[in-house]
Amino acid sequence: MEKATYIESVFDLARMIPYGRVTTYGAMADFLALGSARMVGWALNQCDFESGDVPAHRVVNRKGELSGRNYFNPPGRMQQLLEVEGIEIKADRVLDFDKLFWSPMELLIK
DNA sequence: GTGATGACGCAGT
DNA sequence: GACTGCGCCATCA
Repeated sequence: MEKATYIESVFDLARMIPYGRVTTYGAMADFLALGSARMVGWALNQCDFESGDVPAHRVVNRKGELSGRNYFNPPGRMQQLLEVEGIEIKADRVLDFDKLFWSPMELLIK
């Protein structure tokens, strides 16, 4: 272990996602300069979101779909967590995704 | 060492 | 506007 790879960077960035907001794999990949959104998805797959350290449920794909909900335990937990934060989910998609979308670049602005 | 896979994204058709 | 194919980089078999 102790790889200290980009995985930690992805986790750290995921923790920075504001409450009630969501971001995309591509945005995180671009901000972390991973080179591909797949890396973000793969990295989050290693996440221990059940510990509450990594709110992976706030990370969705470019369409705002909960593409990774099936990887949660149980499936649907992702949607439930988002609804608790005031984010409405319909057909595994984030409503008002355009307004709820949060870009890591806002960290630089602030 | 090679091939296949993956919580994606984009260009081309 | 929807579908298909390719690229991205790292891990697993």
